[in-house]
Amino acid sequence: MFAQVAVDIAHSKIDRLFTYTVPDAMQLEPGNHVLVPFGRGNKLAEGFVLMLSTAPADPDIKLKSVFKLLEPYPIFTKEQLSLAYWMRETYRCLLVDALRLMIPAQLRGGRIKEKTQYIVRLAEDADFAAIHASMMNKDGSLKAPRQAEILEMLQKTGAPIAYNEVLKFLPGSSNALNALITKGFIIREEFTIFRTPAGILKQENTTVDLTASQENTIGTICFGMKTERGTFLIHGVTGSGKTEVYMHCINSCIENGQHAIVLVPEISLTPQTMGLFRARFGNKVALLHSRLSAGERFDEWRKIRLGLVQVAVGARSVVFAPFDKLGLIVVDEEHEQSYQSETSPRYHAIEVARKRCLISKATLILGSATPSITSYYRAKTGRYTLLELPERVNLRPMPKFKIVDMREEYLCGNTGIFSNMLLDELDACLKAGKQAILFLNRRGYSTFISCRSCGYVFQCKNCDISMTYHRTENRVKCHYCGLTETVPELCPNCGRKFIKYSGIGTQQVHEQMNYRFPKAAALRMDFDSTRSKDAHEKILSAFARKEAQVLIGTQMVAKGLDFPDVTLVGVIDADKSMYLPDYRSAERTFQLLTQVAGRAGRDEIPGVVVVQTNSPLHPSIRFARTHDYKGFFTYELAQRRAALFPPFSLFIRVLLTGKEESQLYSEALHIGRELEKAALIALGSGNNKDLIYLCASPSPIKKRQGDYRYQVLIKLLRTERTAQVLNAIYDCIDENSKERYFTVEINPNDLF
DNA sequence: AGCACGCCGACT
DNA sequence: GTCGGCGTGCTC
Repeated sequence: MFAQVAVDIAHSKIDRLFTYTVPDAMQLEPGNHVLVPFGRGNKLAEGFVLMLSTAPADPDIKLKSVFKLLEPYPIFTKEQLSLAYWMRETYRCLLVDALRLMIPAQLRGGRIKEKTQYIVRLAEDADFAAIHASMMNKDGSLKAPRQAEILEMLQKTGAPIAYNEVLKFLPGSSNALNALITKGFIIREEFTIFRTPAGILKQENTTVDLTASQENTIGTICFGMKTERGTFLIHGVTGSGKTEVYMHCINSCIENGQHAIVLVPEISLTPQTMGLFRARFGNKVALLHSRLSAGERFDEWRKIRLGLVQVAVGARSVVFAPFDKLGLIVVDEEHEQSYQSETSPRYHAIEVARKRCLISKATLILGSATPSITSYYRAKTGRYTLLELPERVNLRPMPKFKIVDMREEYLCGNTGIFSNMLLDELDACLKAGKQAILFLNRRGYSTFISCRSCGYVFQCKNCDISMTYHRTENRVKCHYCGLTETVPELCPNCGRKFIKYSGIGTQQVHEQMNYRFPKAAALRMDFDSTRSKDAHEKILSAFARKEAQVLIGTQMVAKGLDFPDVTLVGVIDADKSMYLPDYRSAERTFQLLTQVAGRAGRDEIPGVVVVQTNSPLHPSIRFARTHDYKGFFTYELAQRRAALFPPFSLFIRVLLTGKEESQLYSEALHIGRELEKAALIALGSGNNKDLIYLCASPSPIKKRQGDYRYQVLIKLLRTERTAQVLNAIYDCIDENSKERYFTVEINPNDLF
């Protein structure tokens, strides 16, 4: 018997299968984790058995033998192996890079694998008469009282007890216990235990009445799960009860004897969400969130692999959960950019989910209040089945938008960061005893500081961006590399004492809030205030207990939160995300406004959203104010079509980094021309209009962490030739990457 | 990625 | 004559 093994060393020259002979005594199957001799010194390396054969691929090569089987069960399912091959092709990554995504880190490198505990139990053949006799003195008194106590405890319990537990209840009894074990009256056994992650809020498992659209949606999907098993896109407004729909579909999937995966953005993997799933599915669910220890993560993975749970909930990487009877994948908030990996392999979880569902004949559900333009376009063109939840549960109205033109506000003499409209609404909200959320896209105090005299702006010396002032520490920070510096008294350029703070950050909003409304308590939630371990959870639960009336924050407060007493949402500066150098900035702004607005009015009192902007007529604001997703979609799709942006094209970015700026630029120009040439050849004559080469240029933040960054941008129209052109582009990169390392990104999340 | 083999310079 | 520099090439 011969095994084809992928050796677990990440290097392009080893990115192939090696054949080993299988010792007669060893039983292997695809997916097994093994130790093999590798290299001249016969050093042992870990590897993964991908195939077994009865004949070697090449009879001329002398083969070594598999040294050891590491895990008694295959650590990969057959479907996962197919998926890994597909990922290698699709993302041009190493096979082991794809495989590594599917197993917990604990499993590799020969580290401890499972936590074991000793248990003690009475021997089956325990002869109580003999036991008692052995403990008696000749005069009938008890010789070994501790032993008797232990026996009594085990008899009463009638079940095995952890060794440690016995010692805890009967301190100092270890000698007695060991004596009983030696005599054979008590058996000590090793027992693997699962570390149960703690810290999940208890939630009531409430059953709710479904709306008619929820019923319809569930019905359609459940029918689909038994028939064509396609992809469903649920477009449900904020507060329409999408989670309830998912849960019903998951239930139906489990009842069918199949397994389900639920993807949520990391940011909404809050104790609130986890509690909800725990309450509904109990010990049928594995919850994989970033706060798990390596050991807990491994245990959760093993519960899935061994079929001890039927549902897995987690962020992006849970799409690889090793279920072998996959029936359903749910992607909540499917528009979220966190589903795309920022590191190699740069996979997109939705794309992987679609592939997994095809392999396993499973159903895919995508859900969002603001579907991505691409997903909605696919639904409109028939690749997905579109399902709508157009109204909120209990017929709650959608929040009312009030748009404030900050230019007018300024002309009227209000130079503060709060408009009069927002102040009035805040006042009314607080007087009514309700809560408010203030959203701002920038942490810190002010976005930059400059010299009033000579115009000098404090910039990070490693990065090409201005430093943000943080008043609490009285320091400036770079939000890209983390560098902090003290603010000098005098301008380092002209030596005068004129420092000006401009731009608003969350700290400043907090300060202004305290000044304007001294009686109201405000909490700040951003990257800086959620650094410590449970800070995130503490802030949210304090707000939930109404210890504060106002929650000020960045992205973190914009999504997924459900506080019934929040009736007001204030967007301090809606323009921040509007003019970024990114083809998706309008889409992002619309999504942000809609999502943050959705935090208001989730209970009986209708919500109000105050949006402060300098561009009140911007389409993102216009369509968000009227809750007109379809209007926005139609507008934005036309823009994309006119400019040939996704979904009509692939937007390809090749990034080069280095210390020498001029050399980098000429290298960027060179690779740009090479790529254009290679792509045009692959396209074939007469198709050159399908490719738009946007020239080599510095990245919008041209220096980061001390490295200069240049980029080559290419738009490639989606045609039947797209895949082969993309391959030609990758080949060209490979040929040119002897000296220089290139990062290739397809439809990157941002260009910074 | 490692690790051995290999073919040139400064030492006993 | 040998020890050791790290360039080159292979790993079932």
